[in-house]
Amino acid sequence: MDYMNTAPTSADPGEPRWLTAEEQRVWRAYIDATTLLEDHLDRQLQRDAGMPHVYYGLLVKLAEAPDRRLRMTELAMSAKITRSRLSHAVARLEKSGWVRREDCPSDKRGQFAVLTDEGQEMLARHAPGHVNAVRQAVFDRLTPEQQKSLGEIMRIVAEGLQPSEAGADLPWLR
Amino acid sequence: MDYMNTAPTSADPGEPRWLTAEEQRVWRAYIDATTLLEDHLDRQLQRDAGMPHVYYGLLVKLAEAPDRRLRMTELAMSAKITRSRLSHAVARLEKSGWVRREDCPSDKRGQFAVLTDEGQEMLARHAPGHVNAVRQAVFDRLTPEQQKSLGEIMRIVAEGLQPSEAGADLPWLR
DNA sequence: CTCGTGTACTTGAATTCTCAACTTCCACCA
DNA sequence: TGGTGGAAGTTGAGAATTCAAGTACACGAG
Repeated sequence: MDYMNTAPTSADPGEPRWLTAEEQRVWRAYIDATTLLEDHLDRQLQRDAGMPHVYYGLLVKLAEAPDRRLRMTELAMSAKITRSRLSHAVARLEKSGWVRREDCPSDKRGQFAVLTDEGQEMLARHAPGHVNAVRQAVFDRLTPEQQKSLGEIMRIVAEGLQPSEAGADLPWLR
Repeated sequence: MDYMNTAPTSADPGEPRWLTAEEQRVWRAYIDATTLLEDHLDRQLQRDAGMPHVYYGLLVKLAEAPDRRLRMTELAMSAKITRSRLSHAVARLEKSGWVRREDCPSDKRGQFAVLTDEGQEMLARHAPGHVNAVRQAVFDRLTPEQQKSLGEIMRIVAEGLQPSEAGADLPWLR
């Protein structure tokens, strides 16, 4: 009655196309795996590095950016989170000393988030543990073909939900 | 410096096995897709049904359970969340009228979460929109082979993170 | 120059989630 | 029969997230 329907497929546009039994199985596996994995990584990083997985991801993005800095909006887009969420997150990371804010000289509204040396060091310290967790949970369990397939599938899904990644620098429309 | 290393593979157990460039691409696609999808579904359900995706999932599990009821711990395990989180969630769903609690006659510590008629109706009302969102974001974009592959991969990952799903009714060890 | 529209980012309040107790009860053993 | 250890569930405080609104600045049209 919820995901599945006993009735045969219908061409009626008002009648929703329910998930088949097999599609349901796939979808539930997806929900289970993503829930468990997110939880697992959050726990690992909270315990070892004292921050949730998302925050760690922000530091990684900064570490890879030229000059270890990114405009707030760029960082938000890159991490696929809202600017509001990022503002709160950076405030917290700033308090912990991993990130510092800097004014943008060319646009007085703008702010850079900059990875501090302490942030850099802490990444270096905890990256091995994190990579290990990811490997254990995902890559060590999948064949090379499955890894490739996972990449393709996830790219398709992400692309479908991105407003216009291909188009241009178009905004964060919500 | 974070996920990848320029150095060749090492047999040193103290040296972490970094992700290759290709593995990184897969991992980032995974993070992007799951973040965007979770956000998308949360928004859709919050707008239409007034609750986050996890809460909706709880109602679905109850709807499928015999007698539309489940013990708290069973529901928590089934949804892959902690009992604490579930307690808060059910308290909220109870306030909204979709769920009601009932004492377990055979175990005075136990509680059933029961889907109310209002909860049932609201599921029926919003299931089409939700299925549609899932379809649009995932199934309509993937070939049958990709769907099958996704299911297998996600089952493997979930299985790896489950303490002992195969073993028995063993507990929720954290 | 200034008005209006839009961009960049922040803020506060309400909601949700985590973590560590805590309460109550069951089951078993001596 | 009375402990005792564990299981079921809740609670409260703090952290994170969402949503709607707010401030400050940019930029083009007139």
